[in-house]
Amino acid sequence: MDGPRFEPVRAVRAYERVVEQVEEAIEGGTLSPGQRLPSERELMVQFSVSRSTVREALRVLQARGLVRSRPGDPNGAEVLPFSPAALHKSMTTLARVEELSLAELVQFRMVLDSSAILLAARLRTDAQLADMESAVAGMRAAVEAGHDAFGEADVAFHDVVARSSGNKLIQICMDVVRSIVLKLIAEKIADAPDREALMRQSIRHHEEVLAAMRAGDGPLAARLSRKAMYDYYAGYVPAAERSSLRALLD
Amino acid sequence: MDGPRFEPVRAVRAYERVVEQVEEAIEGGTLSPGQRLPSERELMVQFSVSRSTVREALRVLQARGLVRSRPGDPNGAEVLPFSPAALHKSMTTLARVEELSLAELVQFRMVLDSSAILLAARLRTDAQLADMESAVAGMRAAVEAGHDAFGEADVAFHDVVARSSGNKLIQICMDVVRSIVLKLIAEKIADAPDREALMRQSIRHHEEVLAAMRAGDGPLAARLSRKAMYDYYAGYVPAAERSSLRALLD
DNA sequence: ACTAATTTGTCCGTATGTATG
DNA sequence: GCATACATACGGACAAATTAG
Repeated sequence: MDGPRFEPVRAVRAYERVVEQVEEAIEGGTLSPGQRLPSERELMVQFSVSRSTVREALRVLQARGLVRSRPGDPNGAEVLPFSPAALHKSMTTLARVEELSLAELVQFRMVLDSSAILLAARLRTDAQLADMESAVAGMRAAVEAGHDAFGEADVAFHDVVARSSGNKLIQICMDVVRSIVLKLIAEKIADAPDREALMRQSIRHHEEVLAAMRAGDGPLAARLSRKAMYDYYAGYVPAAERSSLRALLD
Repeated sequence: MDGPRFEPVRAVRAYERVVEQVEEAIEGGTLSPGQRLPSERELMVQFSVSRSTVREALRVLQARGLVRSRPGDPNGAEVLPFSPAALHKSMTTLARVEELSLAELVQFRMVLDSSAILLAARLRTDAQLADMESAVAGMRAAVEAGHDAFGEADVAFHDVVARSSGNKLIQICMDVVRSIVLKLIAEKIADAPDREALMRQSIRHHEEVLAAMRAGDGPLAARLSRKAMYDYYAGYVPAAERSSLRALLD
């Protein structure tokens, strides 16, 4: 019959065990953001490992965005609040090494944005709706102030929507993917010939979406948002890949 | 008038400069997966830093999933092909430190899965449709083989769909979020009272989705898939949060 | 199958610049 | 300003692991 199913024992490095313990303490809530880790010298005593091992562990924890250590700080490494920086980093590398096309990224934004809008249209509070209204008002005011200000106002609107969706994961992924897309085509947008017309069209689209959300028509608002994003970005996407974006329109 | 706008010079650590250079080489294609980095001693000469610095840099690169080094390997660290491991890691920490609810994760799956299905229904090739058919056939065959085998067949179906969507980003995010959700409720599913009935219902749902895709009706297939996932997971979600899932149903 | 050479993992000691009280 | 403790970075050392011959 079957004997006991032994698992192969991977040789786990000392620094990994240090990482695991600190990680569990942070994710388990024993260590909260703002709190300090013991100093490196103290850690090498507690874990009974060398200084180098402690330092390699801290480097990994820092790369994962969990702690930050500064030279000379007598308080030891600081436990950081969650930031999407690590997620942002891995998605950016994903985009580069897997050669994600702009079309794929925009498509992903269309999916996330329209989903957030659908959810927000149905779950929003009145206060959140008011925030969206003032965000669109901010976009109208920013047309004169130039393209950078307009971009910020636009981002502010989508942030309110994302928060109103009630889903933090959608919110964070939207933020990450949006920044990647904007970085990819920042120059092209700045060089667009008729920027003001584009801004005014974008405002009209946002107003339509907002009206649908105010009316509680989630599917309509979502459909409009996909169309708006398609119109805004299609020009920057190679013609051959535009059909994959149109597959999301109805 | 304005003088030159000097930016504050952040003190960038030595190991970070090493990380940046290697990272650029990998993401720029100078170093391809399977290739080897020089040995640590060679690297300390090329970068003219100490070995500790080289090692800290390698630890960071390893945490980002770009390289792997094994003790005693005379060939130096290996450049790895992209893997979603780093993305998986940061999403898992996100789920834990931000206390993402199961509802949020399932909601995200509903969004991604139905979007992939919508895209696949419109962009699939005939060969991919055949793969989906055989994947569902595999699910039917796996009912007898127990719940683990059924789970694998189910995953296989959704993988084919994700590939057929033509969007690698959606595909990878689906994979990551699915594994997190499954890990969260693996025990609960295994302990479900009428597992076989659930499996048969799941198969019926998949067949309906597949029929809609075969007919080219993307919106219907997407709607059915959201409903199917809601029915499958709603029981594991606290009642108070189910309404946020229903907000995605029409 | 065994040895030799090289590499990584880990440890220790030391020097230097920095932040805090 | 000063003293202390800290992180950063360097260099040397040894054991365990891997590969080549």
